[in-house]
Amino acid sequence: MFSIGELSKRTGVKVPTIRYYEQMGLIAPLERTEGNQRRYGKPELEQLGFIKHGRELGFSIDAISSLIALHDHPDRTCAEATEIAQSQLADVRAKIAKLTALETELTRLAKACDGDGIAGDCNVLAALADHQLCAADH
Amino acid sequence: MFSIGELSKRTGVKVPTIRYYEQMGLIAPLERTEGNQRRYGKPELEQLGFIKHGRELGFSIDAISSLIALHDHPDRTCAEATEIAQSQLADVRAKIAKLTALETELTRLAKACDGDGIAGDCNVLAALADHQLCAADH
DNA sequence: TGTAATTGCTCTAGTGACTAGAGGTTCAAG
DNA sequence: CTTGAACCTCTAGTCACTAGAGCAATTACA
Repeated sequence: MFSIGELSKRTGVKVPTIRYYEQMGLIAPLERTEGNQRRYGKPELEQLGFIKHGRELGFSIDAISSLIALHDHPDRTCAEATEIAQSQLADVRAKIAKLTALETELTRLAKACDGDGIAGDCNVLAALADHQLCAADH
Repeated sequence: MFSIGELSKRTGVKVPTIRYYEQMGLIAPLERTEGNQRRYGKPELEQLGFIKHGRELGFSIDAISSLIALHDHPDRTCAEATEIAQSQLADVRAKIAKLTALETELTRLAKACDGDGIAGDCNVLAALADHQLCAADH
């Protein structure tokens, strides 16, 4: 049995974040002390690891909530888990595609100016003012 | 002189978003009618295009604010504009790197399960529960 | 055992970039 | 001159936290 501060140290999740997760229904402490302080055990430590990993992979609190429900009921089919992971993967791929297009554009934008000129001649500003100058669309 | 609805149609920026930008100090209408309705001209149309383009490239409202200030003072050096663009580019590249790592991980995660098994055997859940199974770190 | 420092508690509000809705007013067309 | 669409302001909600106030409990050390 350990405190929220100890749990925070062991998982690398900040104390207020742990309390926020509790509020969202993701982890509840096993017990409280007489003085109302949270006391956690090993299952909570693992659960928070699960949550942290999910967040690092970009899953929403809602998605993690569903995954926890599945995790707690190992007899159900894992179709839902796969669906969540697939949808997250699609999301990530879409973001990568969009960001890659932006990278191209920004590279062109940033390269056009050496920072020495005056703003009136600046290509960064010109490119932003006139969308026609863009190579790719976005 | 045209209304906010007309400005919205011409730029593709939603009406409440235009009002939000005004609140943030990015665009103010030239005048108002006697009945207090906003009336815009060509300069605002261009300014909103500038803002929209900036947002599409991922610049923050703050960054766009600075770029507008430079745009309005063409006699200043464009070092600041270049700096903003460079920093945005670095941001985008960092995000791409992170998302690419996530993509690898998620692909492995999603492929490991065909959705037919029961949750107790599900690799998606196993991988989330045990970080050790991850190939890359994140 | 006393006390001081640290850690904990709850509650509210702020972040960024919007979006949604209430409740009321003005404008343009017929 | 009336109707209906578009406009106005203001407040609150989104997501995943983060910050702070004001107070209580725990722990370390003398």
